[in-house]
Amino acid sequence: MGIDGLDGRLLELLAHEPRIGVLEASRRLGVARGTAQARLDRLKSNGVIRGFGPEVDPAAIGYPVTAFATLEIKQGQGADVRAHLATVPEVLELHTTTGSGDMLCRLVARSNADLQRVIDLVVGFAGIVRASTAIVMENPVPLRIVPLVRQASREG
Amino acid sequence: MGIDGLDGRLLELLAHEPRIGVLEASRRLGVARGTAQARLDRLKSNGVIRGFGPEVDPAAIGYPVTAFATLEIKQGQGADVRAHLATVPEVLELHTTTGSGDMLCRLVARSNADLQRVIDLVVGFAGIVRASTAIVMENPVPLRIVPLVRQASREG
DNA sequence: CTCCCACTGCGCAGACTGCCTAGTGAATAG
DNA sequence: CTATTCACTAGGCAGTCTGCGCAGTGGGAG
Repeated sequence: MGIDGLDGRLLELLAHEPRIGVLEASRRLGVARGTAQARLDRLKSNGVIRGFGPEVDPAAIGYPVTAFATLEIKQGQGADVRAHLATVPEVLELHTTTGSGDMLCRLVARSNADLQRVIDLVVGFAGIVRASTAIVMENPVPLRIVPLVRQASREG
Repeated sequence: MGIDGLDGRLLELLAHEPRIGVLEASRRLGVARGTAQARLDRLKSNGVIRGFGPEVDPAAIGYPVTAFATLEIKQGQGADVRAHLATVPEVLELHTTTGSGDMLCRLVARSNADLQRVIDLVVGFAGIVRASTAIVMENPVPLRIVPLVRQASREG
């Protein structure tokens, strides 16, 4: 169920040069085209590769402010709150976590002032007891997977 | 600097069917191929589209546990801590946030037990004063961008 | 020893990409 | 009012890649 060295190198290659084709990838990896194709197909059907969606930078479309909000939810209101948050476009991501029935969500906004509007939108809902927000200043490590892939392929 | 309706529809299309080609996209959008190509090129050089990296599911490569850790940093140790965390493969993402010199990072681990090892790795570093961790149980809203794109293209 | 599987190396038809040209309509500047 | 600019349409061309299939090879498992 893990990934081997070849899978790892293929993933790294795709992460670094996403628009590369199967043929070019096979050349870089030093294997036959069929092999690269088979590996790629397997990674996709395995669920290792979820997809190749475009990575859109929220800042570039007018939402330069990112924040994380920790929400405390009233007992039994979880489903309602999830449904509510799913309707807010500025909520990019939502997790339920351990702890006192908490949720953690990632928000974006057009400005610090606009963030207030977004937060009001988010917490202006019956099931939410309390919210604490942390505004992101810097992002020293952007979302990455290559180091993990490398480790996984070494160990697996 | 924003995106218009056509950009928005193109982004949605790409998000939904990432491996679609320019030609097919132009057909679906009802525009000429050159137009679709020009829009796509512009979105890329604008920085709106950062890339088309494969989305790898950590769970599928043996890291099914996700957690968020809030770190409190000793004054002046920020740079060292960032450098330290950047070397840990299980740290998928790191943000510095407002508040008491805090950082927020996303971690993955092979199991709940393994998470202890990862946390020790992360916090076993001089500059970190305190860490509080929340284990993710569910992910009702996975990272998404389409709703925001739709809103941005309506307003822009 | 035999079977099975992954990999290699090859070829084919179809489709797509990058690049170019010419013409149109709308908005803008003079 | 006219000239210019810009985005878009529509088409063409050469080169390349993809999806697919086929035969052959080598190593591991039963």
